[in-house]
Amino acid sequence: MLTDDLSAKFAALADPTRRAILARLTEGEASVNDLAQPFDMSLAAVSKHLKVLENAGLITRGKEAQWRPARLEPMGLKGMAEWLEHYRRYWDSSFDRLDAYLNKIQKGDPRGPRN
Amino acid sequence: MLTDDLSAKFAALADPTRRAILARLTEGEASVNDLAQPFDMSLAAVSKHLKVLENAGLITRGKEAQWRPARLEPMGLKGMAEWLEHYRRYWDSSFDRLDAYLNKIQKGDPRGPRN
DNA sequence: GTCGCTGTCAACCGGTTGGTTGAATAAAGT
DNA sequence: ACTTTATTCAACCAACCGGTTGACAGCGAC
Repeated sequence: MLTDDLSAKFAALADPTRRAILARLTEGEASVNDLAQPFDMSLAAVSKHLKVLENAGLITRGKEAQWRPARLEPMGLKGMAEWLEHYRRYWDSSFDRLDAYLNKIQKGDPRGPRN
Repeated sequence: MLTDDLSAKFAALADPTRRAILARLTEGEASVNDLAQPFDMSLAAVSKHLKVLENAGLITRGKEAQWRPARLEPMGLKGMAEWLEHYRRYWDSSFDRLDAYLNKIQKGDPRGPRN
């Protein structure tokens, strides 16, 4: 198992099926059958995908009768967003300007991203 | 091979070694030997990691004499950042306020993230 | 209770990944 | 020319991943 939280999240998103499931869940919680409907794959396969997303902390699952609805975990993506933010200067020109300003008025922050 | 660009990027980042390499490259370009130095693994293994990062479009590689320095590809992470941005409302309370405002003054954008 | 629906579990399979080692390539130094 | 330095290639290996199938468990309805 990937014990590293960030690795688990990135790995979970490195699959189009799982990203599609997340996208679907932005519309609200859904059962395994609902989520499986667009895909040409077995229910068991979708169930496995949901387990990966759950272990990565990206979704949570409930229990209603025989249904196990999945829903987005609101904070699930925050850690990745924060990791990415450290690199914003490398693609976002508006960040460059802010960065230059901050470096001008105070000592620059030499801290690199933690892994 | 993962032909899907976003999948390749997420998969490339789902490894602490590769994230550490990226972090190191924010300090400037580096040779394979430089990059391998912190790790208890062979040069060939690091070379493979660099190939994964290169195929994902996260780094580029040069050629100076017998060195093949790696450097960050500035736009490499942009696509992921844009993908993540669609989910910002789910963790960022300040986005909630903006979102509420936008929904108030105009029809909400029902477009989900593309995978 | 038993039927039907929903979902998970376990075993299996082929392909990929992350590492190793040893040989090969390429350029620079002597 | 030979040696050293930097890096890659090829073959191999164990572990993991994404899928399958078949059995089974939970719950509601009849």
